[in-house]
Amino acid sequence: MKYSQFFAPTLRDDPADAEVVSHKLLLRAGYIRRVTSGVYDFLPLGLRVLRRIEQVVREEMNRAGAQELLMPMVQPGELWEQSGRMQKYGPELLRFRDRHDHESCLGPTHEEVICDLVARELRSYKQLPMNLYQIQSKFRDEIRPRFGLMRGREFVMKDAYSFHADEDCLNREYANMFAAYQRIFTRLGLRFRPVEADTGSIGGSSSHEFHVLADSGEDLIAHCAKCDYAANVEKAVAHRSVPASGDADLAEVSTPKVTAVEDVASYLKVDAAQLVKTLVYRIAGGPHDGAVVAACVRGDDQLQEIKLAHALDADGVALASDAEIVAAGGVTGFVGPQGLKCKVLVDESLKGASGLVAGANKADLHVNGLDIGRDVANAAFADLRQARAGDACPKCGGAMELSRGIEVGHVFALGKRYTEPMKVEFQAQDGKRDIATMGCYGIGVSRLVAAIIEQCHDESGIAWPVQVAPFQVALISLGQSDAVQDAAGKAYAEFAAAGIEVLWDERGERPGVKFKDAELMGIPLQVVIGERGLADGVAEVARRCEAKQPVQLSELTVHVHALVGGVH
RNA sequence: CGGGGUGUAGCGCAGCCUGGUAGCGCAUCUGGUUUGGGACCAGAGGGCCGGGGGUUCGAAUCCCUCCACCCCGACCA
Repeated sequence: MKYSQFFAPTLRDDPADAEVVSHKLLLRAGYIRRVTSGVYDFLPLGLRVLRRIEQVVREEMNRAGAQELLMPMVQPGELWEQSGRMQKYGPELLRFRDRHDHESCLGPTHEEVICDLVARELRSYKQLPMNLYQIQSKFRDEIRPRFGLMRGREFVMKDAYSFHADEDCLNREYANMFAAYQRIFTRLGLRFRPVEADTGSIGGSSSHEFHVLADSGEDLIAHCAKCDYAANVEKAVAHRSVPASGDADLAEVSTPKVTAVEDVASYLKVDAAQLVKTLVYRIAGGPHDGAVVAACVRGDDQLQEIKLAHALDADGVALASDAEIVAAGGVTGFVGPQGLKCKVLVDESLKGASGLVAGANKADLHVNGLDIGRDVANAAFADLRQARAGDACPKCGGAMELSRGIEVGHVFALGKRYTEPMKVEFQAQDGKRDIATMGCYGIGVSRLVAAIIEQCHDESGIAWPVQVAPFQVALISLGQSDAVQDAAGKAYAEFAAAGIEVLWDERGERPGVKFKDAELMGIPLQVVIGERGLADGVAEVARRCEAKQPVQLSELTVHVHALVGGVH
């Protein structure tokens, strides 16, 4: 491709509305443009990278035995009614009615459609197992799209769905996909970590996320410094040491207008860990739908809402209103677990603890000397707190660390969560009808474009690993003389013939401009042809931002081909 | 949805407080000089100042309203 004809509008300044590096660089280097909130054009450069990533994903999925297909973006509402997610999925599911007033939606994921397809065709256990995948645009009407390709509303995803006659077979495929994902992210040149994860709105029994480690990541992951335990904080189990407790009697203390944990701790001169933080929630979905629950953690801990929802077998929880708090017997700002009229869930770190401080359920009063076992009759215990750095690893007792991660892949063992309502049935070996067991496996392909940049960039711009670069070589000709143009033209043709993707910058720009653009775009290899080298019959070759080495023109193509590594 | 902020040329910004009919840098176009790390000179084009309404002789500027975008929050009672 000749630069002068290539549509890659580069910017000298960072656009003001971009925050993270990948977003800034994708805009500046001419990879993407915004169409509307969370929705982007992929310009030729961006599409080239997207296609390269897709290709790696595709090769590894095929190698792992999965088959590619393509499902529609527009989906009928009935399928979502059948799976029970029409109500459950929430406003992220973009719904609309077509001209026949037919309820439809844009696919945020494809469990319903694939189950419908497989259910129609599946008859015998002999057809199983099967693993079908697609690489396709998804639409999720995110509350808050941000950071460019990192969290878009429309994005490209690889989603695979496997079907099995039994649980063992599913577990084997889960391991197979897990291994394929490790290969994919390794091939893409990423530092990543698989972590145990919550199953979220997809549902199912077990699940792992693959996180690219980066400070700009939106997720927090807890991992052990000593062993391989790692989990999203939505799920991570971690133990903390419980401070010594007293055995005082329950007594009220005056705390006028003091409500926040830190304020109460300093006002009463106690450690925040001796406080009980009591949060009142309204439960959504599940057996307690609509009920109110009080959840307690230590004052210096954070409640992890997803854990709370799980403990209640609910879809979600939301903070209760003041009226609901009062109805439960509490006083906003001074809630304590004792004597409440609602269900009370207490974090396990408070089991057996005594000498605690909590709200008195009376205005401007707290209590001290609280012993949950003694004073809270209806308390039930569960793991509710969010893991913190320094906690003990549940596997080996080592110290836990927290890191930020970008979720680029997620594998789920779904079981029969979808196959049952969608009636994915087959005739088993014993002649009886059985319901298929299912797994699903996602990779955020367009998010990977951003995630790779988050790990591969410097002050000059993007630094693509060669296997995903839009071009492997930036051919930079300096000056407009016939000799230079002829030599560059020859090299350009030779590279193309050798299957090397090259962007030839033949513009009349000054050298600095060309070098800067090539580096901003992140092209891994620069080949420079100018009067200076030509006098000695050489071109200069350099990896991005490294020193240039002379190479004889006659050996140039072979030399460059070796450096590029025959990736394509 | 709550809070904060921003909308002025393709990009980055000034002007707004204190109304008088729009400016700077980069980019773009023309001509010339340049050509090994974001050149220089001369000239030029490009803006219903986010939309609508109002106040005023007069609005980018003041008021109302809508829209868009960005950030934080939507667990700490």
